[in-house]
Amino acid sequence: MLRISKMTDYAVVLATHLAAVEEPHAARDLALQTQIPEPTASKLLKKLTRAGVVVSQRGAKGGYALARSPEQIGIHEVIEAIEGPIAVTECSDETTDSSCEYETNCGVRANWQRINLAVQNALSVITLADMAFPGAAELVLLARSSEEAKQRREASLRSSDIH
Amino acid sequence: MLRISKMTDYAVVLATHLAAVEEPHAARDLALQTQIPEPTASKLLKKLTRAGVVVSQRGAKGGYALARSPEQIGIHEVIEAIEGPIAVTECSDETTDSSCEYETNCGVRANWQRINLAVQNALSVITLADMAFPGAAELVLLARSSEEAKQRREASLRSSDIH
DNA sequence: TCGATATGGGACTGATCTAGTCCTGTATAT
DNA sequence: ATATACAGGACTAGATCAGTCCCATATCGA
Repeated sequence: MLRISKMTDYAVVLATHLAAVEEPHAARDLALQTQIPEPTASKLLKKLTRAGVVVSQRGAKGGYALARSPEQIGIHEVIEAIEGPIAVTECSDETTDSSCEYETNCGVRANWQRINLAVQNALSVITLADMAFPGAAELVLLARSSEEAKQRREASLRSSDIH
Repeated sequence: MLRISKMTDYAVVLATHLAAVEEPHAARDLALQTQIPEPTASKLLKKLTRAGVVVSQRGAKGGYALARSPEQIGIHEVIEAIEGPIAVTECSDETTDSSCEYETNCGVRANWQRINLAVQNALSVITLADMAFPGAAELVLLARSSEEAKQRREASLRSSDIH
């Protein structure tokens, strides 16, 4: 289902919430406000911190806030913070040097890279600002390019004959 | 890691292989040619058949072939055949009527739909023909829009002040 | 300086999902 | 009739995920 994990889902909710409140909050508060179990929220916020998506303040009166303004944080940053580098398949993961054992038969290797790029791009276009304060512009853009793709396939359908 | 399963990876290899050979082949042959374990390949081909990506011929001299020409099969069809509907999160999955229990706090619900759409679109642009016989046109297109997204974020970075 | 508050990091566990195998039934060509 | 090949689903070991808990460290305020 190409599904991202529940954890990542939570992380996006947390990040989006932080984008909306614009103030530092303790993990405990954020957990309450987003209805995410506290230890889990805490764990996620730590990861987001290490990834540079949010900044933390220790000690009494401490808490978390976004590291940058919401417009400057792509949704892929949040996803990568939790799940590691976005790689659709093993062999398209550039960080692990696991040269595919099917190399010779894996003519699709280069193409996975392409798919990867497409997904990554689709995700990086959307920022936390878009999530927190949705506008319509982007949606139109996406809908249009989706329509184009559809037409492209249908055109190729018409131009050929199938039994 | 937003990783699709190994099974789906295999399925794409199988489908791409079928696109290249252009002839019906038995599951056993396809397994050998792609180096995928036979029972696994067989299982995947069955799923691809049920999804209408490939057609099957039973009995002696039977086998599998693509249901349509490679240009008419988007890569998302193969993915969906194996993993079910592409849905990034639970609550963006339109098929399950699981109304999100965090509904009230889940202001991001509509936005996941957007992310979903973006990913789905990114995948549907790529066809089996692109996988089997790669051209350059599409890659350029993707690289360009990726660049745009980057510039967009950087522009917003410059235009604002962070502590 | 002390104590309360909050994050940092990681160990641990039960539940779920995935990969892979195997078996029985059905259709088809020779 | 028989060999071949797909259809469908049951089953299992292993990996991954979600979630909790504990202790160390940093900071604010009295």
